[in-house]
Amino acid sequence: MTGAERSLLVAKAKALKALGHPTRLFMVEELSKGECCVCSLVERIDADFSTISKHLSVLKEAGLVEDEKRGQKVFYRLRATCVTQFIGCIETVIRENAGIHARLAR
Amino acid sequence: MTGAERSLLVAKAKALKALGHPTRLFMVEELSKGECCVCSLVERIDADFSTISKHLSVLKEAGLVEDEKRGQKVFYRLRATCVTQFIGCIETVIRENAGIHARLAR
DNA sequence: ACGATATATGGCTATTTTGCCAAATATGAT
DNA sequence: ATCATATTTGGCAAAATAGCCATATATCGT
Repeated sequence: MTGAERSLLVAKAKALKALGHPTRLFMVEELSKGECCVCSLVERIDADFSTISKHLSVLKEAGLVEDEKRGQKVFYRLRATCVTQFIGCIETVIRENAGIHARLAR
Repeated sequence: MTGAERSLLVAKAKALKALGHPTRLFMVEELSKGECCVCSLVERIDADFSTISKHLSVLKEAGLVEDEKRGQKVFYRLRATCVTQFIGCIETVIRENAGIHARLAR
């Protein structure tokens, strides 16, 4: 594997890892409906606002979202709409596993 | 969010998290070319075989791969071919980030 | 039965991740 | 200027993860 291939692999893994947390995945799903400010996510998620802010920075570092400050608020939006599609793919996989769903949710 | 929605979210995050490691992502990419035995992956990956075995069990627990023992060997294969597609999606996202690629690979 | 091969698992340590609190920063309102 | 609101960042402790070694287990060949 070349250095460039390795870098790409690591970057892809980083993006997938960023999606691999229930709270961050939820955020991405919410953002897929349209941009929103941090404060709006704080209302929808039961966690400290500092925790939410850190989760957003993980998504940003992974290249999945971008932010824009407008006034006091910072708005986040998905950089990659295809992310929504592959979350759907994962969902299909999970649902196909219906029989062992309980185990997977553990 | 209902309990079922929450379970689905957690299961999806678990699958994405499983993909969020360079070695496991590489394994999945290799498996997308066709099933193969653990011993074959051991040859392609520079890590202890016990480490490789554990990574495979993570993928299996997440519902992404299935295994079948044939003789001494255990063969693994992708349960979800769509996984390949969304890895392509992620790759597109990463490549779009070309300008900040170096930062993402860190 | 015995030794070799293939894989999984237990145990351990080092590293990373999470999530809360407190503090810092920036913007808007009065 | 002062204060409230919105967000980020530093710091810390608990929990989870990664990876190696040693060990256990199963299968094959002799």
